[in-house]
Amino acid sequence: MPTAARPARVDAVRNRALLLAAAEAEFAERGLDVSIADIARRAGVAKGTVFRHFATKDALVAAVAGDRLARLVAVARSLADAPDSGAALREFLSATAEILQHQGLTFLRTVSECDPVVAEIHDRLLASAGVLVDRARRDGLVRPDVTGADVLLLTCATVHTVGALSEPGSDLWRRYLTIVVDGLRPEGASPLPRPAPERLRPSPLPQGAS
Amino acid sequence: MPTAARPARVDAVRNRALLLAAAEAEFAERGLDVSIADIARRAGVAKGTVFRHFATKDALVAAVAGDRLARLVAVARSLADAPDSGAALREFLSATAEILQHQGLTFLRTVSECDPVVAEIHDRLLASAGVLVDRARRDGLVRPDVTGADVLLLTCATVHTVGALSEPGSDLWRRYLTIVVDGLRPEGASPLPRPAPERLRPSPLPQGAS
DNA sequence: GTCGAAAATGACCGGGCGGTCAACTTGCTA
DNA sequence: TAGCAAGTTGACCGCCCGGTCATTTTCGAC
Repeated sequence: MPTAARPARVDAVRNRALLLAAAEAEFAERGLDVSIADIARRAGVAKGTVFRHFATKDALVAAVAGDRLARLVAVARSLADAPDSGAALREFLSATAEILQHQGLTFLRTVSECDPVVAEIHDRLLASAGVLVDRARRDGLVRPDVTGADVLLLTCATVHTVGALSEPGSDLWRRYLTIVVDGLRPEGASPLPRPAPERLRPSPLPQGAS
Repeated sequence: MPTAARPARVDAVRNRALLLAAAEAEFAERGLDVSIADIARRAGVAKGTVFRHFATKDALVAAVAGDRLARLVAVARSLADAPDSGAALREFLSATAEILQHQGLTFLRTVSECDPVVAEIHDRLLASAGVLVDRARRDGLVRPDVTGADVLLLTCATVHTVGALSEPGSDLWRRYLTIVVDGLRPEGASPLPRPAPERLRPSPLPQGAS
């Protein structure tokens, strides 16, 4: 949103897109510890160009994470009035698993607290997930004591860990997501020992992302 | 197990124990990325002493992880013939969550593949968990299609992610472990889409631990 | 084609890391 | 108590990382 500024050069736009794609791929394949130099090489630009577009490495991570979260919000909203509320919730969780891949909450953890834009998308995602869970609960398909934050956290936990332990292309996470979803059903549910968290962000913000 | 070697000096034994304790605490509080210098400072020794006891940082991580896994194996074995097989399984999973804290599989991931000793303890843990799961399944308390590796993986995933997102002392993981355990019950279980993995170790070994 | 500004470049910097080693200290044995 | 091997120390090394900046290249308006 430039305030009536110059229209931005085409090579700059192209390089920014290349960088985002390269960073997303590198983060997904090798984790957040990949060096800026590797990302630049993959994008076919020099290292300095990275810092022209993203002031710091954290900002780059935030941009990638924001992209993914925004995609997830779009999925959740498109499912908000699907006929079968249970199928809608399952589909949303599958999309969460696929989009976040095995990075999952590592992204959010290192990012959401610092970057207000990402934090806001994050809040929108929580709200949208809450809508899906509320509908499924009203239809008696989900136990009364779980929230949108709960299902997001469980999904991220599962896909993140499984992804770290299996081959990149594997969909082993589907196995565990099935078990988790079975645990969300209301029939014979055990009482939950602790209240649900109201957000997924960490409180103490542990360290920088580098 | 020294082959009739000298009995080892007392200060060396003491420092080794101090180092293991310091490393365990640092890893638990700040993750595997803590520097060797920080661990040495916490243990009250010089950096060089660390490398006298552990040839490399990975070896130190392996030693700590091996300790924890061995503790877990002991718990599993002590529960192997408890009267209530369902309670035994739940107790084992709680112990897993508590002992691995929020490090969980990050440990195993960076270690088991490389270090044969840890890998062997790891296999023993899988076997012991399998015994507990088999008993609970025979008693009709667990769905027929889950294995010891499954429940370990789900538990580690949950406790790892939750631990990363809540205060250190929190036991919010109990909430999610309850949901997961509910998903393990046989009543109305959905068919699982993928076969269980036979081990928890990653296949491609992604990177060193540093 | 000209030209100025925006963008790209890559050599460079400071710092922190894992790991090494020669010099020094300490616990054990005789 | 003498002596020596085992253990400890901390300065040091090379490496790689995130980030900077003077220089060069490229875009696009006229």
